[in-house]
Amino acid sequence: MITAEQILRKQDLRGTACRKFIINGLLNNDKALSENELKGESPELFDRVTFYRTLITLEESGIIHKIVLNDNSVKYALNSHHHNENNLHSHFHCEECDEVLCLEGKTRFEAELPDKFVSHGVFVVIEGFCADCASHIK
Amino acid sequence: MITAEQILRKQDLRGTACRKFIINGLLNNDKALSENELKGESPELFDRVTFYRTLITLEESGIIHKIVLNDNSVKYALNSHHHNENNLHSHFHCEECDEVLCLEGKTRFEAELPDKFVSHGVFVVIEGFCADCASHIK
DNA sequence: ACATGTAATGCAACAATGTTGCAAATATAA
DNA sequence: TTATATTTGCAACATTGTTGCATTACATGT
Repeated sequence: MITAEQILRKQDLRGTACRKFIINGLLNNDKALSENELKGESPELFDRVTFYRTLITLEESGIIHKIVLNDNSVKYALNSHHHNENNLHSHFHCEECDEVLCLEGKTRFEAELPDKFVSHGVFVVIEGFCADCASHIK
Repeated sequence: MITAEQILRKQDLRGTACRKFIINGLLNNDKALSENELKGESPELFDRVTFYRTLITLEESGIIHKIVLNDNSVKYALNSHHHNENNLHSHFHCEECDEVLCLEGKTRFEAELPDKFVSHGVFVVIEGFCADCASHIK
């Protein structure tokens, strides 16, 4: 099992408390998490500004990525080592329980862009119900 | 050419000034527009709350749709009458000039969802450069 | 283990965006 | 033209994102 410190080292980042806290939060969870979900029981542990700046640092270094949902809320997840051609980032968002899953490698996308347009990345959010919520709701 | 009033009538909505203003803004423009882009020269014409509430009303009635970009900014566009099977909403966002285009019917998407998951809609944002910006930037 | 320079943090203050309740104004149907 | 339900504007507030700067913590040399 890889540790937060190892992940940070690999990117030449210092192993600070806030960085380790966030990475460990994501390592212990297969879902994407929001700022508040990450903070969990200890919302005062780090200053809000530090938290934001740390998330930005981790995103810029390629350790995590940000998922912006249709309701303007934001979640974060660790990057998989998986790379695909058109830089396709797909996620599922359960409208009922608000859970977000990464759908790495399980999606395909094609687009006919207007002439001379250049794509740098594709961000997909599937909105719907997860298995649990689908069964509860009928 | 269809008018704002006709669009509102069809959805049993009153033809109020703010609604007509927004719909006309979008009718006169093939791009998706942000709140500030819609307000344009007259940002004080309507109260900000009215603007928000009107956008929500228009979205709920199916006249417009909201596009949430990766940088958390939001744009709005008229709904086309076009419907597709998996309820796929695709847009292109130019990272340079910030322009957003609807890519109606020009995209294809497939996903293998986990068992029993239900999809209600798919939202795609392609980030990149539009033709103009791609040529300027080289 | 310790001193050192650099990088990260916390604080204060602020900007932007989104939301609610309520009284006044307005659109439509009679 | 009037009645009535709907929409609007205002005030106040909540949430989220951002900046500058002094303080603190990290990692590297010794």
